[in-house]
Amino acid sequence: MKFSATPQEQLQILTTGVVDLVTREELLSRLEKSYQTGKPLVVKLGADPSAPDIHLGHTVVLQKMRQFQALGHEVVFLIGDFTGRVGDPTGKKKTRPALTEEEVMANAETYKVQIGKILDVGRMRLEFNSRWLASLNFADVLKLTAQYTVARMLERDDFANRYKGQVPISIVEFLYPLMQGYDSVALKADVELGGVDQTFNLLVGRDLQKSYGQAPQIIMTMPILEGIDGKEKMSKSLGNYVGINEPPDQIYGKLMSIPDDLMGKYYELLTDLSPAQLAEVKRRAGSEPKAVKMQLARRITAMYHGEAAGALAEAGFEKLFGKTGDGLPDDLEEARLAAPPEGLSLIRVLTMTGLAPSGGEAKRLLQQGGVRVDQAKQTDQNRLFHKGETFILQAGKRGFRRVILE
RNA sequence: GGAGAGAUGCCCGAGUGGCUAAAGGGGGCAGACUGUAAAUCUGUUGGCGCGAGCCUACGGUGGUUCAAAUCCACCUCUCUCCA
Repeated sequence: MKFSATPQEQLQILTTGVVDLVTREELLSRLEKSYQTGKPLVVKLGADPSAPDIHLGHTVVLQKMRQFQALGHEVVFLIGDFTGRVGDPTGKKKTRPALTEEEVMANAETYKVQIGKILDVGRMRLEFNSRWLASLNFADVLKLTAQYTVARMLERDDFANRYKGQVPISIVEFLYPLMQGYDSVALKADVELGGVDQTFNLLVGRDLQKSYGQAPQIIMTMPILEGIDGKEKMSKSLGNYVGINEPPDQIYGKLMSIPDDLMGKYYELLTDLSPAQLAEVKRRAGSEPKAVKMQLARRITAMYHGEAAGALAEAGFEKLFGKTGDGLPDDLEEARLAAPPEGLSLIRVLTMTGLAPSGGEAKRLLQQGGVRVDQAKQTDQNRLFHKGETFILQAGKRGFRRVILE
């Protein structure tokens, strides 16, 4: 393998946007060695087997992987099927049901498809940690656990806080970092990437590699992306995420709803703007925030759906929310409902179309003036609709259906 | 193993026999104002029912009582201190 970029050049590209790098010197010397020998670095990225919906938060670190790959290094995408099989006991989250092998494989497939939008899947190595973890016996586990102390485990913020806050920590949770670290040993990873929240686990990998007589991996952590609410980390369970598989309109719309202060960060972490362009964008954000945000939304939409889709999404957005538009989306989801002879009440229609999860919720929406039929605000919850009627139903700002009664 | 504290709605948390679908806060949702931004204000926030009302709910099971989140018994889980 020949590298087109010199170690110095590579270092510069690879370290931009990185929060923590342990250590810079080690990375450089390894890049040099790899440059001389023509042997690519093994770059590890771990993933959870149960969440195959990749969102923009994941892409931050995936973009970094892409850089490694583009520079000619070997990218290993590790699916933690074994760790997932144990079930995550963390904090308040319900213990996940263990996944079956079929589910794991199916999830891996969907991962591949999605990652393909960012990485060259053909040149990527896909691994599952059950390959080595499943065959460890108790003696092996003892050896592993002997490498770490409770005090050191408690250094991890998450553990420290919970311990202080008297929130339970199970022993399995102590095993997690060890398992993850052992993955690095098994893979002989040169570099491991992760979000800053992974710092502790990545460092454990370093320690374990030393214990097992390997050169410790270099760790690089990327910033955590806040979700579109601007408060918490982007995650599916908090519902503040933008999935890269979502339709263009959705991606565009969700991005338009982020708080203004977040625009800069999104530009920085989610697009490939040059430092100069970034500075320009940040300068303009103060005076013309809306235009800058639209550009962001369009750009990211285009990254995952193409330029044309980005432009379309923008046009659709203008039509829906702009001053000149009619306030309706282009492609309304259709709902065909069977109407009984006596007709369907507005409440029923709302629940049947899925615009309201329950009758009570539908009633509330109605009472608060959040329901429109063909653009007209509705107040009569008992209004009846009959077979043959067709209308556009709106609930709240974002819920639309073209309702056809049959 | 011993002693003590605790488990309440999406989250935190008040509530020690009826007035409790359960205070307050957070979060969510909706409305006004906007740029599907922020800030602010207002409303709302278990399910079913047009409604009277019915059902489900305070860790679990059983009991006392006309009546239980509240009292009793047992169980499960968590935390603290001691060993």
